[in-house]
Amino acid sequence: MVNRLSLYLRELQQLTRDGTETTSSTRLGELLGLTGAQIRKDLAYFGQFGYPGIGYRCHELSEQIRNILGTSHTWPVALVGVGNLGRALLRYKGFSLRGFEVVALFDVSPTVVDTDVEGLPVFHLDDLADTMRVRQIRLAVLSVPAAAAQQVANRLVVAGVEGILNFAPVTLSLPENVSTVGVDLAIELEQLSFAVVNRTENA
Amino acid sequence: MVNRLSLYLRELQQLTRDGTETTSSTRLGELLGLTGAQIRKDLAYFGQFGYPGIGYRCHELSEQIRNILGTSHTWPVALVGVGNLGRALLRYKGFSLRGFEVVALFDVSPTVVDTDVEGLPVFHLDDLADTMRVRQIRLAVLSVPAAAAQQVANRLVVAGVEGILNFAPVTLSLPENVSTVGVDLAIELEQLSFAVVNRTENA
DNA sequence: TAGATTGTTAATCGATTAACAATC
DNA sequence: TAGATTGTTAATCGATTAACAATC
Repeated sequence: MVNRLSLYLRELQQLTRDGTETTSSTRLGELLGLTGAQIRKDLAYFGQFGYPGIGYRCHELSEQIRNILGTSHTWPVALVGVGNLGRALLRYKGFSLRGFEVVALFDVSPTVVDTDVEGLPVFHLDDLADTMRVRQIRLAVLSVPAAAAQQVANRLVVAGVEGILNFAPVTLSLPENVSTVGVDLAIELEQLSFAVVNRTENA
Repeated sequence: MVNRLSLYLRELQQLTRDGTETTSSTRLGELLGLTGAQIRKDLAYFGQFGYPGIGYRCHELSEQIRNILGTSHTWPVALVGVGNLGRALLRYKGFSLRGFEVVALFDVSPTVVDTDVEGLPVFHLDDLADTMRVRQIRLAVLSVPAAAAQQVANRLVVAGVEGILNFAPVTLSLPENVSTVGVDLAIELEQLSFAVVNRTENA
């Protein structure tokens, strides 16, 4: 359900950029392929943000959703694993607009440790705990090979990480006080394959 | 629900690589943080794949799930947008193991069109329809800037695409006979942020 | 006032869990 | 036979939808 909140935020920010002052749950639903009732219900869970007869003020609701998601202030993020995917994520500047900034890079390969990538120094994984403390980092992006993911995750946990965005195609085993979100690109393609193969039955 | 099928497949393939012949719904549930009942129910929707008293044969069930997902045969995939993210996706060789192979690249920038990237030629977007027909491409990965995503998606639709894996942070408006799966990295981080901020309430 | 739209309640729908007979 | 585990049914739980009084 919270993932829909992110969709609302994305759309509301787009509307704000387009100069739209207010919108309604029905209109937002059309843009996202959802019913207005569902959007109102989702928002109602967290409070009252709309104006009967008017709708929602786009910018105002954006700010409210950012409060709910915890992205009102920018999170400093560590990126662990400066390979191809790591570098691509780093170059992707869309994060900063949404409240996240990669501030430290980590790897173990001697070919990248102590070099600069995209203007940021690459530290050895051994410096994890120190750097995370100094830079007040609580979230990490994990873009290391699948075989190393669990081990590196363990080190992140020891260093005090609170959330891991995991790009390795493995299920991480973590203490319950550490949150994790996994992104597996092959899985997304599989979902697409299923949808295409079973399309006739849906439509 | 189908996304769990992908998780089962990933875990079963891992078990097979580790030399495990059979497993049970309970064991699989432990590995994935789910109940055995749920796994049995999910699978039961598609058929009977287990052996009472024994459990499931890992390799056999993998094949069955691949049948369900439609990945028994490798899908040729087009990758549109050969920027940083596109190149990273291309270098990520995990797709082929799971039934997908990028066979054609497309872009509009004169600096990349007609060059080779990772051993594949980059075609101009104008060649989309022809190439898709010749190479029998039905799925596309869309890794173009947000501002161009809808337009390029429209061209993919005209060229006959049946499914789009969209990495641009926008909701695509597509005909209902075209499937789409969206991956927005900022949204994933927002989910992580929410989980971390609301952690105490969960635990 | 008339029209639009919210927040909320009640009704519906679907998904998850628990339990167990059937099977190996 | 005793132990393990499936597939399935019934019970529980949660999420979505529809409807509408309250509000601007």
